[in-house]
Amino acid sequence: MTRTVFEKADIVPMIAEVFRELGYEGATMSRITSRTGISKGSLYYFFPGGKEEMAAEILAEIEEWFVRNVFEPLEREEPQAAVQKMWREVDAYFRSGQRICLVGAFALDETRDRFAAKVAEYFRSWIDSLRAALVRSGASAESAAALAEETVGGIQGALILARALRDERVFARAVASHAERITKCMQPL
Amino acid sequence: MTRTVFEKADIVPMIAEVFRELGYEGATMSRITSRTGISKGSLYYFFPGGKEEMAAEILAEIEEWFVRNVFEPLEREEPQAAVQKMWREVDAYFRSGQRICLVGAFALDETRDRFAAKVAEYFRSWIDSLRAALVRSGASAESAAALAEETVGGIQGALILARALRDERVFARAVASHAERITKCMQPL
DNA sequence: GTCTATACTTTGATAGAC
DNA sequence: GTCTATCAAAGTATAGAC
Repeated sequence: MTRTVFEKADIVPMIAEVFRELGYEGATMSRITSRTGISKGSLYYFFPGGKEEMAAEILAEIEEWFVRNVFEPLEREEPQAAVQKMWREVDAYFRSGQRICLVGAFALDETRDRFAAKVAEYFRSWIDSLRAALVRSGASAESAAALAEETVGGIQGALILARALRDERVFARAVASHAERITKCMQPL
Repeated sequence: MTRTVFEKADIVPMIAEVFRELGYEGATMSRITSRTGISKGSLYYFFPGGKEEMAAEILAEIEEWFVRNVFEPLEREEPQAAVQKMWREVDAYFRSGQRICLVGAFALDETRDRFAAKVAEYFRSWIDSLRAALVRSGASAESAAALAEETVGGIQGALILARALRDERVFARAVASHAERITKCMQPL
């Protein structure tokens, strides 16, 4: 008989994927168990606080990932290169539109209220780091703020559309369009 | 003792609001009862099929509302006026960003699969009727298709951002920005 | 048509064997 | 650390009084 030993670093992403597929309320312990192969006993061993603790840790890990791979590069590295990196990372992270943004999904219903600070922080950080990169590249404060907000919102909307229409090309087109607008903004006449 | 008598035409919007607030999985019969004041007995009297039947009727009513107030005007009326009407109706419908789009929320998790046809139809109709209006106003087929898709996606993304940041001005800015881009597209040089 | 009471299922959470 | 067994609470759905 084989016996799988899990490590928390491995199971957080597995559970995160179930939350993405089913949402916070739809992700019951039974469904998490059946989709990950991790028994209820093990789940409560790692997360004594149950679903709420799981979701909190998932949100923390998502935030960390974006800080390291997107937000900090936008704030510290050369703007053009950092924006290019953002698009690469975003396309990979959201599987070219086949994977949703859990933070955005949480924002839509009252799940938001459970994790209000984390949800707001994620989007605030993304918009602000992108805005800062645009400003450093020479964009005006106003156009940078507007474009950053529209870009982050546009990504979220494209994820909804791509899933609703079952057509990931919608996501690709949105990324291409927003990338072009950013490029133009960074290369003023 | 007062006894409230409900009509289906009245209760569908009430239940729809609970689904918007809590999502499909989060909207349990008990919570629907407590938030609407309609007992479980009455709910099952009107919807023998339970939650699934409720959601199906809600989606049908949403679709009807958008067809009548947004999609058909875009297809039949003078393009500029119809687009202006669309922005008025959208702002009112989504309460200036304080109310989410239930169809978009359903699209994000596996609730989509229960109502796949309705979810896809809603966004396909919106994008296509807006695209048609842009074409009739003189826009090129390519730019009309791209702008229509970006506009509908942008609205969805703005609803997520506005809720996440608890700032409805995000929605107002997105509407203003997309409205301006459409106006420019409809008045080619 | 409304409601309460009830049956049955699923969920969240715990205890204890291994 | 894993798992199964178990329980109280909450879920869906039904029946029947009014």
